[in-house]
Amino acid sequence: MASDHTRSAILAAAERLYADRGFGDVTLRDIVAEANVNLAAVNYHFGSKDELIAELFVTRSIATNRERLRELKAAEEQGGGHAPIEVILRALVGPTLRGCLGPENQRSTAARFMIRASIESVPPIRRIKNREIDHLRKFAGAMRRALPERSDVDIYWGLNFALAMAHHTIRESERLTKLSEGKCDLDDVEDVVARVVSVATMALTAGRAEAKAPSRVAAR
Amino acid sequence: MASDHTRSAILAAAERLYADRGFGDVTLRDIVAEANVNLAAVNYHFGSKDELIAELFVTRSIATNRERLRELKAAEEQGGGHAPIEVILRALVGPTLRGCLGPENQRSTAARFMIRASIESVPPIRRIKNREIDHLRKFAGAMRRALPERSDVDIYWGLNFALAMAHHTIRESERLTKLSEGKCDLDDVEDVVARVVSVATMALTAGRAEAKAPSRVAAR
DNA sequence: GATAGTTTCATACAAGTGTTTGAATTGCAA
DNA sequence: TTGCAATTCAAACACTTGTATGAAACTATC
Repeated sequence: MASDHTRSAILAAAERLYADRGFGDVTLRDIVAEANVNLAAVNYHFGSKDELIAELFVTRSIATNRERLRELKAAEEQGGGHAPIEVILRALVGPTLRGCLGPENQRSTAARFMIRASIESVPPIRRIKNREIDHLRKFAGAMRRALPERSDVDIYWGLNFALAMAHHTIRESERLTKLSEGKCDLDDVEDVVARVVSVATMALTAGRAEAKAPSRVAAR
Repeated sequence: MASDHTRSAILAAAERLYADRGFGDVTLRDIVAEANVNLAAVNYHFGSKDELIAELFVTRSIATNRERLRELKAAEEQGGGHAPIEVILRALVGPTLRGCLGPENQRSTAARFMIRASIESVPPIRRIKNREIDHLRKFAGAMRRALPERSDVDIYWGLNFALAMAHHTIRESERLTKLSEGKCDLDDVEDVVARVVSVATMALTAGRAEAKAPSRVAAR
């Protein structure tokens, strides 16, 4: 009780290592070495490795969700219950993109950790992850209010595509840089956010009903 | 030489297990049990576990790429060197989506294995994966020919977003189904393909130059 | 049908994993 | 200071992993 020092040192070290190298090849011994504590400390303070991961994930999860909802609520209240779809989408993908891209020294360990968690799906996290659905539903609600004429199906697809573009861009940022020979500047985070939001907005607002099906191609 | 039976039994079993459960928690003993062969057979026939994975990936990789390029080339030749952008995108994301979604019994182990490989990034695969960039460049080339007025940056972003939507939809298909309470039908593969292609096309063809930036929001 | 080469098999090995243990150390209250 | 609980520590444990070994079984050639 006196000193949580060891406890939080472990949390910090674990988050950093997991964010950098993924859950797959980070061992307890790596963590305690990084944190400069004894091997047994993890089990003493957290019970098990899985519980450490779970605590890390839960903490970060509610923090991230709170941040996104704060942006969302602020926007909606400002508009009297209706926020423009672009602003909603920006609240959805902005925080994560900003935390994972941009100049190296500005990237947030938390955001990078959450991306890892969303990719690797290790057992202790998989068990908790269901709550994220409730969280996403709130965004779906806001999007529906912003686009009342749009069908639910389209809303969910738009939400899915927005997250898709954001997460994939983060995960494959290296490849995109290499592929484009540096022409795609992933350090210009606001440009990335604008592109993702723009395309997602188009996906959600384009052509009434099912102008979705483009000419003869989709009919094939 | 006489009987590759063991060899190919291992390959098939490994591919199936990796596709289903990922590289993380499939052990050599799982594989040999599934293949009904002796534990030592893997090292005898492939040298090591990593070489088994690598062979699996290389084989599937060139097969997939060939398939996509076949679709692409066919479309381009038919149009005399110029294929419509929708057709190009369809050749890019169609095979993978078709192989990973749809009725359970129609899904292809190969496609699902490749998705795993693109997600989990295990060492033996990471070493080879660079070739994929060359492959994507061919698609970028075709896209540039289809949209000559478009900047390279936009082309690469469009390519990135197309892959993003396809891969993310596959990876998170379960969550999307649950989130939408079944309203998004992931078994209707051709609808999924049409949606992805449609949005990617909009991303690539929308408003000249930077109509990209929607109203005041992007400027913020 | 004997023999040489290939393939299979049961088993053992070395290394790495998370976890447990019990003694040593620390920090704080009486 | 004394005493007691909380914490740290080195060491060992039980288990799983990929790999190696050497004998057995098989296959095809002469």
